[in-house]
Amino acid sequence: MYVGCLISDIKQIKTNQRSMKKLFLLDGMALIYRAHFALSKTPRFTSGGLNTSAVMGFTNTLLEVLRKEKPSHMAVVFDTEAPTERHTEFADYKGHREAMPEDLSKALPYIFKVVLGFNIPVITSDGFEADDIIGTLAKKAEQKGYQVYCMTPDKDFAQLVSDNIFIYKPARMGNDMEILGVKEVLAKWEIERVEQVIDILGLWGDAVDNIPGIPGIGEKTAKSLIKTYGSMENIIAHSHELKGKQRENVEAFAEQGLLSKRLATINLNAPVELDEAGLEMCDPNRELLEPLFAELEFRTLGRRVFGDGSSITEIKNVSIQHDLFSSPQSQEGTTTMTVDVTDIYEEPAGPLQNISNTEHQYHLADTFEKRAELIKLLSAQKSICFDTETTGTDANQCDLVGLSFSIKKGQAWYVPVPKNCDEIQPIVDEFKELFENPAIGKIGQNIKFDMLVLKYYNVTIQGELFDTMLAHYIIDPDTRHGMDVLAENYLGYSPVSITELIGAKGKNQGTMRDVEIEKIKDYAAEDADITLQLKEIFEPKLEQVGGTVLATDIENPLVYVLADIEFEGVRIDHDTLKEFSKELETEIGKLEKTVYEKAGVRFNIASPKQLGEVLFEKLKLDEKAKKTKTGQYQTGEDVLLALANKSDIVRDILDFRQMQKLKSTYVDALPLMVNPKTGRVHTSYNQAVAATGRLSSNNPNLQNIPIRTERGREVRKAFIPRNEDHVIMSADYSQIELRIIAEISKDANMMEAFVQGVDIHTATAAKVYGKTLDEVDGTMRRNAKAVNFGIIYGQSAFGLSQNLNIPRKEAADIIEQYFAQYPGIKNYMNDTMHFARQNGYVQTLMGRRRYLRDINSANQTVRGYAERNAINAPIQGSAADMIKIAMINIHREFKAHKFDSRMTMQVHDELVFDVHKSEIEMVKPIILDNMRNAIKTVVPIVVEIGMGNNWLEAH
DNA sequence: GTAAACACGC
DNA sequence: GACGTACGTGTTTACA
Repeated sequence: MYVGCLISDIKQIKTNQRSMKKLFLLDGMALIYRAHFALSKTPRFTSGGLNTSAVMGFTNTLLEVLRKEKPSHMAVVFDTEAPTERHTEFADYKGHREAMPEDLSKALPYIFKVVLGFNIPVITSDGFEADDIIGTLAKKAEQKGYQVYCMTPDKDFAQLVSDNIFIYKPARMGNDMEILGVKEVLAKWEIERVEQVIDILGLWGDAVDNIPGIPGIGEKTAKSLIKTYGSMENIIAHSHELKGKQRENVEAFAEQGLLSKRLATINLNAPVELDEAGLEMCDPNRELLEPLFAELEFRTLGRRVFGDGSSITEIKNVSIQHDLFSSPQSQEGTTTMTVDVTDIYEEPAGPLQNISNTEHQYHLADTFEKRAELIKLLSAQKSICFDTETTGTDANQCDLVGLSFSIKKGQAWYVPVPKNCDEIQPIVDEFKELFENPAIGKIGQNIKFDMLVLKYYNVTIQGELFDTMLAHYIIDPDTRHGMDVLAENYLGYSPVSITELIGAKGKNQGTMRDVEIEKIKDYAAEDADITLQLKEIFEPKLEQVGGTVLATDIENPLVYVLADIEFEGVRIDHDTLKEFSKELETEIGKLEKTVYEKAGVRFNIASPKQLGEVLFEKLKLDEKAKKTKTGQYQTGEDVLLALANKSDIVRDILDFRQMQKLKSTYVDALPLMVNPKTGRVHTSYNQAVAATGRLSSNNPNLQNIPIRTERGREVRKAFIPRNEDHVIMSADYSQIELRIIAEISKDANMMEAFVQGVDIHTATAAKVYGKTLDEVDGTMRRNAKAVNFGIIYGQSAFGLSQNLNIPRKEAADIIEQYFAQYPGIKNYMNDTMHFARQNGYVQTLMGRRRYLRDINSANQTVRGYAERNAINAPIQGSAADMIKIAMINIHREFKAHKFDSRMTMQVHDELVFDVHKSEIEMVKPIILDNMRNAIKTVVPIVVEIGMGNNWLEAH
C-alpha cells in the first residue's frame, strides 16, 4: 500500500547544478554474479543460484556508487539471453551463461525506482552482450562530452578506456573502489595502446569464459608477444620468426586465436540510442521516503540512501556489539577527514617520461683517470647517491658488475668493473675511502643490499643513510616501494626495465655481466639519478607525515644492524638435521603404511584433493563435509581434528602432515640454504613489506621455525654457535603487545596486572570469569589468552569462536565481559577509531603512521578491514618500533666494546645472539637494559633471557 | 609457471 | 541483517 502511494507521489527532483556530466554504466549480471560469488566462497552460503543476499550485495554496491560518485546519469544493462548470436560461433560456449531470471529483470527497476526512489533505467540487451550495449553507449556519451565510468569486469573492457572513459571497480575485500584510466590500463597490461588489450585476450584465450585462444600462450607470453609485434595479425604474419612449439601453435591455431579476438572485441554498433534525458539521475525523494523508511524500520537502508545525516539514524543502535572491533556504524555521523590521504601522492601531469625524452648526462667512468676524477668530485659532496649492479639478487652470493653515482638531477656516472673476479677488488678499493667516509651521507634505494655486496669486497659503508625505499615505507607503508613504481608515481618517469637488459624471469634469464656496457650504463646511471630525485621528493614528505625522526633515528640506522646480522649469518648443525631427517623419514613411512591399511587404498596423503576424496567419499567420515570454493573437500587441521573421534586414521594423517612439513620446509631445506662461501645460513630481512612496521625474513624464513610442538622444536637444536667458545643467547620480550596496549590505553586493571607481575592470561581469566587467581582453570586461561590474542591480531567474535571451538554466543559473552573488566581498552579502541576517522591514519608510539583510506568507506567489509587495522597497527607497530630501537642500541654498544659477540636473528619479539663465553656477563646487561628501555613506558617491560649450546636450549 | 590448500611463526 | 573474518613465507599438488 505504501509502495503504491509512492509510485504515484514521488516527484523526481532533478539536480541541475552538477557541472560535469558523469555517466555510470553498470553490467548488471556481472555485478550480481560478483555478489553471488563472494557469498558462495563462504561455506555457509553454498546453496546455489541467485538469492536475495546476492541482490542485496548488488544494491549495496550501487548505493555506494551513488553516494560516493554522485553520477549525473546512470544505467544498468542486463543480458537477457545468452549465448548471443556471436557466441554460437563457438559450440563449447553454448549454455555456459545463464540468462537473467525474468523476475529479476522486473524486480530491479522496481527496487531502484520505488524502494530507493532513484530513477535508474534498466536496459536489456536483446541479442547483444551487455558489454556491447555499454560500449556503444560509452562511446556515444564520450562524444557528447560525458565522463563515462563503466562498472564491468575490467579484463574485457580495458580496450574501451580513453581520455573520458574509465573502468570503475567496486570495493572488494581489503580494497576500496578503484578507477582505472588510460594510464592504469597501460601499466597493468604493459602495453602501448589500450586497443592491444584485445590482442592479448585473443592470444591468451581468456576473452570470454571458456573460449580458447592459442594453446600454450598464457597471459605473460601474450603480453611479451604483443610488445614485440604490436598486434595478433602481425604475430601470425611473422610466425616464422617464432620457435619450436610456440611457432607450431601459432600457425595451427591462428584462426582460433582470431576468433577469440573477435569475440573479445566489444561491438560498438549495438542498436541502442543514448537517451540523455532518460538516463538522468534524480535524488531520492527525501520527504516521502524518510517517513516511510522510518515506519517500515528500514533504518540501514535509509542511512545508505540518504547518507549518515539521516534523521533515521537517530534511532540509536542499542544492541550490544559483540564483535571486538565493529563499532556502531558511523555513530558520529558524517565525518570528514581533515587530512586528505590522497595528498601524499602527486599526480604527475602528462604521459610518462622515459630515458629517450628527458635531458640527461650519463657518463661512463671506465679508466683509472676518469674514476679518479669522479672520486674527487664525489668526495667533495655532503652526500652521494649510489647504486650497485650485480650478477644476481642474493647479496651473499653475487658478484659486482658496476657502480653508479649521482649528485645532481639528470647527471650520473657508471663505473664498470672487469669480469674477472681478481680484477674487481682493486677498482672497488679505489672507492673504499669514499664509501667509508662517515662525513659523506649515502643515498640509495634498498641500501642494505648494496651494503652487503660491498662488504664482500671489504668495504664497510659509513655515514648517514637515506634509503628511498624506507622513506616511502614510512610515508605510505601499505603500498609498494619498488623503484620503478616510485619513479612512475612521483616523477612521472618510466625507467629502463631490467627485463629489457637481461630478459624475463625464468631459467633463460641472462645476467648483468653479459649486457653491453653502453646499455648498463644507461640503466645503472638512471637508477642512481632517479633515486636521488626521489630523495628530494621524499625528504619534505617525510617531514609532512611526521616521519623524519623515524627515518633518521630508526629505519635508516637499522639498515646497518640488519646488514651485519645478515652478513654474520647463523651456523647450522648438519648432523643433527641429517639424523632428524632420517628419523622423520622412517616415521613418515610407517604412518603412510598405516594410513593405507586403514583407508584400504594407496593414495597421495599430501594431496588435499585425494585425501578429501578418501576421507569423505570412501570412508564417509562426515556426510556433510565442508567444501572449499573450488569444490574440494576441506582437510585443514581444524576440520580433521573435529573428525578425530570417528577414526584414528585422522590422527595418523595429522601426524603425517606435521612431519612432512617439518621435513620439507625445515629439516631438509635448511642445509640447502647454507652459503657455500661462508658455510652459514644468511637470511634476508625485509624492512619494508609488513605494513605494521615489523620485519619479515626470507631465504630462509627464520621467523617461523617451529616451537609449538615437542617434535617441531627439535629443529631449533640445529641452530648452533659459531664454535665451542660461543653460546647462543636468546632474549625475548614477554607479552610485549599486551604491555603496549596497557601502556597506550592506560587501562587501570591491565596495568595493575603487569605491575603486580602476575600472569596476564590468568589475570584476565580471573577478571572475565569473576574468580580469584587460584580458581582459574586451564580452559579459562586458554579462553582469556585467546581473547588477548584476538585483540592483538584484530579478530572478531567469529574468529574467537573458531579458535576456541566454542559457540559464537559464548565467544561474544567472553568478549563482553572482557571489555567490562578492561574499560580502558574499550575506550582506547573507540578513541583510536575516532582518531582514524578524523585524520585518516593511526600511529605508533614513535609516530609511525598507517594510512587507512577506507576507514570511512560505506562498504562494511572494506571499512571493517580498515577498522581492524586501526586498532592493530599502533600495537604491533609500537612493539616493532621498540625492538628496532633496542637492536640499534645493542648493536652500537657491541661495536663500541669491540665485542666478539654478534646479534644473529630477530623474530618479532626475540633477539638471538652468538656470544663469546668470555663476554657473557658483559653482554647480558647491555641486552637487557637496551631492550627494556628502548621506549620509556610506565608499564614494566619484562625481558626473558636464556643461554645454551643451541637455540632450543637458549629458550 | 601459477593457483590453491595447508602450515609454521608472531 | 549483511559480510567476512591477522600477516608473511614457504611447501606441495594439480593443472595448463
